[in-house]
Amino acid sequence: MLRPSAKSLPEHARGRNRSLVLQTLYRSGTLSRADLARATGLTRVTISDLVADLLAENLVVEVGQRDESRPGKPATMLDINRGGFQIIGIDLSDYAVFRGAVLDLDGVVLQRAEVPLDGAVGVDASAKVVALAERLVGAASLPLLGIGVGSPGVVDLAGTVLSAPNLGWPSGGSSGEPLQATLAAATGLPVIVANDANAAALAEHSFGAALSDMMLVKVGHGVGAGLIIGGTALVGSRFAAGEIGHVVVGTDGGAACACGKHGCLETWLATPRLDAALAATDDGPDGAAERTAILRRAGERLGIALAPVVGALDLAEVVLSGPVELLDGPLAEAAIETLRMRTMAEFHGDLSLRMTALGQDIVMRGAAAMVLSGQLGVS
Amino acid sequence: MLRPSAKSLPEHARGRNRSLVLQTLYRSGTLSRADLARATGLTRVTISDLVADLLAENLVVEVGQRDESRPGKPATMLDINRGGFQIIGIDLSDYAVFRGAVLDLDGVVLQRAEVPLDGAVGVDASAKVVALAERLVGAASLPLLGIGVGSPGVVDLAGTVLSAPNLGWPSGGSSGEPLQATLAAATGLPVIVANDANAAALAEHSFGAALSDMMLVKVGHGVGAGLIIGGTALVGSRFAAGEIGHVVVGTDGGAACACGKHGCLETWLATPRLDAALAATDDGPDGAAERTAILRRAGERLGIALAPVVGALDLAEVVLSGPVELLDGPLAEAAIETLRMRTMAEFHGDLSLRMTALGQDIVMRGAAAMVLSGQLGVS
DNA sequence: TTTGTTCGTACGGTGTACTAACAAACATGT
DNA sequence: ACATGTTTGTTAGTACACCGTACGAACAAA
Repeated sequence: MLRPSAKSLPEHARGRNRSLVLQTLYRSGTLSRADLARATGLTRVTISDLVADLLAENLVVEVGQRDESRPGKPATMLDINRGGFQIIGIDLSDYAVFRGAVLDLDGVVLQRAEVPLDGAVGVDASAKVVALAERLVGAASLPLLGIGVGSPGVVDLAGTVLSAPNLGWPSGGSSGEPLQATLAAATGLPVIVANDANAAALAEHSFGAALSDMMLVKVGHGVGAGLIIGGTALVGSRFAAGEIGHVVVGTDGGAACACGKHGCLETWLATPRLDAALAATDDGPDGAAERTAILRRAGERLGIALAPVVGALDLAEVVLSGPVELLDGPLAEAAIETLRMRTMAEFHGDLSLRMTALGQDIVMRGAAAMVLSGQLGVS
Repeated sequence: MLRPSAKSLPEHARGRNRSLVLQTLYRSGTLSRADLARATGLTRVTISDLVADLLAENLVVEVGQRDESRPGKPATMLDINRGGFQIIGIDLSDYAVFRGAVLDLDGVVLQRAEVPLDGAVGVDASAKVVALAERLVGAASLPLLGIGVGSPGVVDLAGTVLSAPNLGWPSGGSSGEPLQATLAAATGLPVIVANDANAAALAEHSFGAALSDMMLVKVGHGVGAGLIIGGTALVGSRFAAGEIGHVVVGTDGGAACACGKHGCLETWLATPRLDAALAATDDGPDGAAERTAILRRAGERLGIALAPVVGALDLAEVVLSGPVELLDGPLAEAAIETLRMRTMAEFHGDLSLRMTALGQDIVMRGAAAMVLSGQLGVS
């Protein structure tokens, strides 16, 4: 049963058209009003009206006349005010440090900052996040559009972390760590908090070359995933979509996991386990072959775990994020081979699996993309 | 990258509010205009205006004054014109017969019809569908809202069957069997064609007790699934969402499948395989234990295949559809046990798996729900 | 210079939903 | 019996969003 959905007012339509203009400008770079009218299907009159609003809010600027020489009155070109705002993105997914950055509207990192975690949990961890955010707010050289945070664990739509064991959240027996509310109160800025893997998936979708049905698998101390379905992030019935780290893989046992089960995806794929297994090999050519075998086995397990998901969701693309030296090679090759072998070639023949091109900054940039989407409607 | 999304006009808002009124009325039964205003958040004035349109179209009727005695002017009650229209639902998922029915707006089957398939494929199969539809159109006693069809295979959003090997579609080297266009041309009615398992999932969501994040697994000659995410059906990047029948399950081999692989979900779960395995047991108590073991093994495989999907999508509910005597018992029990053992209890503890209560008519009723949703916006 | 094109804006009209106000019809308290 | 208060559905007027038309400005090409 659906809950009674919301009524729809004309002003909502206005808001969507406003976002449509911003989004078109964001993607295409500079356009004239007439260009926008052609691109959106709205009339020049309506575009002029919307653009007037956006100019007044300083979100859009006029950038002179069109260079190219054409018949008719020369067009005055518009663009998103790219030099007018900045965004703060924060990545809490590393087990040792909180990373953050000031980014521009195109998701380019302008200035970095980080705070060592030093084993802080609960309220201490929250305090470190707030301190990092405030430092970054001070470091910004332009008005800020907002703060985006990618946190490990389960995060609800209000930006409350419901469960992040490694960070000791929620702390003190509360039902959730209200990170979004805390940061908003501390900085007075719009704040969006979401799961780290979901943020990464959004980054890949916004700044990478990702299609609109995609899964991003983030491998680190744990293993998580973010899903983009039809261009929007999947949240799940309990905000736990993408939590595949503790799904058991295969029917042949496996190592014991911290969660109490055996053969979880994390026991095959998490970086500490992989590093330990690789370190136990020797230096000679035999060792090299063994290391390749270890990585291939991990990739196979990933393929085994993903096959039902790829089949059920009819995904076109799987993207990996994490240590390149571990993932990008035998592991990724074995994963895509396994995936192809275990799904229906007829449907998923053009399935692709690749590393992200966004590197270490993917969560921060995804956090920035969330702000962009939340404040401007650009996605 | 998103393609440029569509502009949003005030009349679209109007359409949504119109659907909102219909939907509220559809779910709650009879309501007054003032009740509708309270339920939707729109004003009485706007509701009156919308209702006037719907009365003129005969989609809504006034059904006298409120029985209950209250202060104030007595309310004139409204309802969807349940006695004013009928729907045709057609189920092509059985390997031997095409089934169809005339249904009322509540999805109740009023009159049935079926056509033996007799091995027809390609254009012959299409002709049988058209004949069945025309017979049902003649059998309807009220104006028809439209025709819904649940077909096996991959069906695109235009109702063209891209691939249904058992029915020989697409026929004659064409790229797809345009079933929706063919039926619309033959009957002059609105037609919606979709995948059978997706239709079943929609039925469970509309007429059953399903939550808004759900997976329906349909077991028959093949195995397919339909997914409801956030209240809407998932289609997939190639319209092949839910095609899990040929995903390999487990890491210990398995029987050979018609698709060329080994250990596909269908080899464990499809009814012909199960029936054959069960028939090979003897009649005594040893045979009964063996039959239970066979069913449990099948259930375990289902659980193994679904665990990554349930984990990745954070599903709250899995529903089974198919032969009750096979599914509802050891198989379902083993499936939910396996599912719980292989996913994170913390997140998915309240995961449930159950048989559908809609029985054999589930696809036809889902097809009717598609028409209801397409024509009235009721979902 | 003339012609045709393109751009951006001004004006008026239509559609949507809102607030305010009101008459009708009822229950209830005195 | 009668006044009072409540609820319903409608009318009238307003605000907003978008559209079509029309127009002046600015340019290229002939």
